[in-house]
Amino acid sequence: MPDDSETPQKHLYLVDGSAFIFRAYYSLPPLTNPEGTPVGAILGYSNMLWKLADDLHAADGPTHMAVILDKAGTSFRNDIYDQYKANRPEAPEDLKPQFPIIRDATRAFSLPMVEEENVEADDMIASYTKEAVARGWKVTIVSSDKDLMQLIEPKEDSLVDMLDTMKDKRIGAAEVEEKFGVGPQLVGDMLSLMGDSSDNIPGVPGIGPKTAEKLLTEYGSLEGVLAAAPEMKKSKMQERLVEFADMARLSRVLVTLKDDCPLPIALDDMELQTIPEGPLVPFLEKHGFKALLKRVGQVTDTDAANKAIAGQPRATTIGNAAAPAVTVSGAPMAARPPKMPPIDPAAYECVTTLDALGRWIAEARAEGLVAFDTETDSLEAVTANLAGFSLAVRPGQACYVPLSHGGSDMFAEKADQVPFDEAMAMLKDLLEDDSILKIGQNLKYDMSVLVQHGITIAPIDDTMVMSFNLDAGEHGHGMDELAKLHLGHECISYKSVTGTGKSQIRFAEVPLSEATKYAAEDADVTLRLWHHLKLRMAPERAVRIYELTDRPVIQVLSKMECRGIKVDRAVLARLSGEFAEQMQSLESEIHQIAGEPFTIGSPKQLGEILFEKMGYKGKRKGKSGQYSTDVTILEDMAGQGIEIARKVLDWRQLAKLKSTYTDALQEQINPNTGRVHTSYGLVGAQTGRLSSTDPNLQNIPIRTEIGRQIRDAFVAEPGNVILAADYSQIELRLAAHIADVAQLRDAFAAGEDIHNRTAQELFGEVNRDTRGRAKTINFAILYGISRWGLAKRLEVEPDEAQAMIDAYFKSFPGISAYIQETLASVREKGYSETLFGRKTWFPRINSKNQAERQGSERAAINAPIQGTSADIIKRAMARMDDALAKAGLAHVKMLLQVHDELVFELPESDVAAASEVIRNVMMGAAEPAVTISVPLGVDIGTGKSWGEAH
DNA sequence: TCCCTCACG
DNA sequence: GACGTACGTGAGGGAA
Repeated sequence: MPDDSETPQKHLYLVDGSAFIFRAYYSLPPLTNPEGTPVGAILGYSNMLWKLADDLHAADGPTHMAVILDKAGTSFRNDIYDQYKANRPEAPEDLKPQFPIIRDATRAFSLPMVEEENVEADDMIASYTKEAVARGWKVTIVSSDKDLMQLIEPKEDSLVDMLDTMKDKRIGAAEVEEKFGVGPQLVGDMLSLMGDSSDNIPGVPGIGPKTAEKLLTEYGSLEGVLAAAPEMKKSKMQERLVEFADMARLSRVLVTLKDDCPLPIALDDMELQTIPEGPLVPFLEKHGFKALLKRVGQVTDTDAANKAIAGQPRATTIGNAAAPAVTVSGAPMAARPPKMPPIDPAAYECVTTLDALGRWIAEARAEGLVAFDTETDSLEAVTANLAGFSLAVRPGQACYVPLSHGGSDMFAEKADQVPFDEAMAMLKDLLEDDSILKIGQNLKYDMSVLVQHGITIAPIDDTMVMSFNLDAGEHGHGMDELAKLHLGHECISYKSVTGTGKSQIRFAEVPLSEATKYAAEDADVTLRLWHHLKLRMAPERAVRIYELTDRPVIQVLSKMECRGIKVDRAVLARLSGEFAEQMQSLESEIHQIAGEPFTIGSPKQLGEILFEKMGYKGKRKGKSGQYSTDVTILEDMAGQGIEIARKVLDWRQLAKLKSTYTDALQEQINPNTGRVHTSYGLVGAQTGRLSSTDPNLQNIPIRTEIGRQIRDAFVAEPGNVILAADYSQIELRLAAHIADVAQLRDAFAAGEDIHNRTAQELFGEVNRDTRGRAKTINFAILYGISRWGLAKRLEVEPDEAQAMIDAYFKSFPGISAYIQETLASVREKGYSETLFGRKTWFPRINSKNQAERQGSERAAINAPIQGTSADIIKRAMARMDDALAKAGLAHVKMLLQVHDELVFELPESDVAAASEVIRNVMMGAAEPAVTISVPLGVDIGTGKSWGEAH
């Protein structure tokens, strides 16, 4: 054991976080944050952490501190005694949502957090206490739990004491003696005799504190008491001691703290530093803790002054310089990021020689990692021109390497740049070195830019995707937002260096000094964010979804974007012409019926024409007070034979198709490739789905015949075909599996039509009408049902809709149970999970605003199903290229993903072989992580165009 | 920039 | 007692 006795006395504070929250909840008034989530107990907790940490410089104050939390679920004690803590009442409804916020609060205070499976917080406290005492440290346990009193040494100068912050009372051996009448070393024996109702420790019936005290004083220990029991004077108590001796021994085992747990964070890594404002301020702001916010400014100012005098590091630094603590035998850990100097853009280097670039690359090799970012003149990776790139090797140490800077009046600067080709060759060596981790924010973009220069990037970590895997639903994942949130830093904005609007300049025209500040800061911030986020991945169980699903898909998506899909401009142009003609004639007809010309595309003007001038009955809606003129209203009118309504609908359809598709898509054809290159968003959809932008290729028409023609413009190169493979009913299949609905599972297994089966179960007969209703209800279930919503869709009374919902739940009780369990879990934990462990957070699930709350509830019901489906197709995509290559089909190219569909381009002769590989990969995508109890179905079609392939 | 509308799964 | 009602997206056009 290291001996620290020579150094100043170290003092470890161990905060029993979970226990504190309970007490704070009951002793503080209810309070909600601006989102409507109750946070009274969290405020109490935050105040306590502040107060404790503020004692850093006080005599005998903490030098080291950590928060110990109870992990949800059972502990090893339940294996010994299944009734352990069985009588605990459930936490109050407005306390549950506060549990997950404890972690946010602890992180906001930059305190290390320990939270272990299968043991309780008390055991971790005991283990850390033992280790610290062995080193001669003092330990203060911030708790008032009587179980923990065992840890106080039974002597006057005990190294261990307890602190009850709510009563502001120190508890030492004397206080324990006062409370129990015995010393701390006998507290365990005491509890074993008298039992403990709060933990459901049985003890010996009829023996309370007074009797236990008397017995222990007389016989010295529990074993002494039990050994002497048979010989004691006959009495009710004596009989019970004999009869329940085993119970007492079992109790003794239960109350004994396990003090040899592996320590996931080293004691030295718990060193307490001044609390950095960075992560703290956004947390306090989010929850509206104004009083604390005020104090933050004051205290850190004074502290900074004190430290400056002492010549110490600035107050904004935290943690210790050592690399983050490592995990012990797979145990979860949560430590703090390494010490980081303040962000200072003036300190960044502008690299203008190959020698200097070589030094930076050598630094990266020495670290084994580098944060990397490219600067270009466009958000569209495929057409973007490279202006330069930046590297960061350690927090605060970053550079910018301009490659093609220089505008009309800046020729002088061109001489100050590294030669392009040599620099790119050096960069290629670095980025393709598989012993160096490349860290980036949205690396898919950089990959797509650099692939034009023959560079691939691997291996990688992407801070944007890591943030998404940790915090989907909580906030956005853009770098500026993350920097503000985690680092408390306001990034230099792109606009401030390039300007906006007419006066905007290309990045390559930005003067080097400004460009360096902006670009190197991006790399520096990315590296700092990575340190924050990486630490959270394992303890927050984000590793599986990140490593096995989302990260592998980054590279795949980059390839798909670069490939693009061929679009036949002639087809689109022809359609545009046809649509324009039809719109023209509809427009004059509409104007004639209306009796005056007006802008049909203006909902405001259309509403006035229909519902004021022409006198049809309409509904005003919303705060804008406008008449609603959407499809449902117009369809309704058309059904009543109102001619103008039908014509407006037809006009609208054409206008939509023309402007959004046939016109806009032509503009998106890349002149060099003749193809359209969409951009996929990995963090756009909260559920884990991808999104597609510029252009969106996930909403190309298919539902109407007229719109469908647009798909004929998406074609294969000569000699090739388009192959479309889609999962059949994947969300319903997943619902059947997740909610464990036997009838639906059987129906899928037997290849039955699922809506027919539902109709049979619900209505007792299958016909067009009942099948249609069943289909609507099936989807309603996936989306979180409400009687009102269903009533509207089915055009029945809410009562009738409710009857159908009741019938559905009665037929498929698993569904109802799934909904209840999912909601209970989300309300308590704050997030939902897919089968693969992808989390989606719902910060408004406990909102006081009913509409907001119910909206969150519906989304929460849907997220595990939609999200699991997204996970499965992503896993298929991650494996697809390898599987095809193994089958000698490397020239089969995956082009598009549309949620449950993958689109490929391949030589006609390979269709049969490729179909088999694609089907196998897609059907087996959940394995081996998860086995779905329903077979997944994949339908495949091929043709010269996407339209034909369906 | 917001709102409305509508294309997709 | 009123609210506003199916989940997840992105894009274009009009109005302010």
